[in-house]
Amino acid sequence: MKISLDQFDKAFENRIRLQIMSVLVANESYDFNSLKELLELTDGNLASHLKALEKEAYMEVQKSFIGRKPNTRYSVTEKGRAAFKKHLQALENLIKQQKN
Amino acid sequence: MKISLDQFDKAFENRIRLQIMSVLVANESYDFNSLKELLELTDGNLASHLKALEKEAYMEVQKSFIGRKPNTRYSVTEKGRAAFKKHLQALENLIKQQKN
DNA sequence: TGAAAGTGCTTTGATTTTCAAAGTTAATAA
DNA sequence: TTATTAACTTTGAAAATCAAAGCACTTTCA
Repeated sequence: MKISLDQFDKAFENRIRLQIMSVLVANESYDFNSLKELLELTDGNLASHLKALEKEAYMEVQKSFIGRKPNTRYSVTEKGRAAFKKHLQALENLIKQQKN
Repeated sequence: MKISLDQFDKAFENRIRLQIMSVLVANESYDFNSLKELLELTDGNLASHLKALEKEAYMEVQKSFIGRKPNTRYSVTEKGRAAFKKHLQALENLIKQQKN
């Protein structure tokens, strides 16, 4: 019995990136500060994980102003959604593994 | 909406340890060389991940001989089984997350 | 006008994790 | 006795993670 892990995505191995993605697939978009509070991260740390996901083109950024305040929102791309789904499928397969 | 991650287990964040655990919960026991082949790892790498799980008392080792050959088998402990279950539950919660 | 505070970063540096490769021990086989 | 197999341990390098500090820009407050 062979475990297929070609579906497993290194970008989602990290707990924080997994959380970010799960927030983003469940919400149209999410802004920097809300994510920061939700995940209880320093902004540097959050920014670097966001950057990692952006580098894979799994999410994209929209910058705007709310009133006079800058507001950066993140949303998952189609590519990200597909990759995440695939990853979850890989986890599921792993778990539902049969006896050898 | 708060994401509870107190259930999330750092020992299972790594892909390889996740694989090992899923093999061990699905099988009574599994031996070193079979695991090595299954997961396509160097023996040093496998041994170190096994050690990490053993350190948490998530699995235990039985050494014996098959014919004249030494054979090391690993099996999940009750603690390990419970921890793994809890971890999978955490993943599930994360994924089934509702909109904020 | 000047100081403080907020937003969203980037940079830095330290710690931790991961991994392959090489070395090790102990047994058996040829 | 030399080789081989099993199962590690050690070593060292690379990658990942993270907090803290620094930064650019803007707004708000005194």
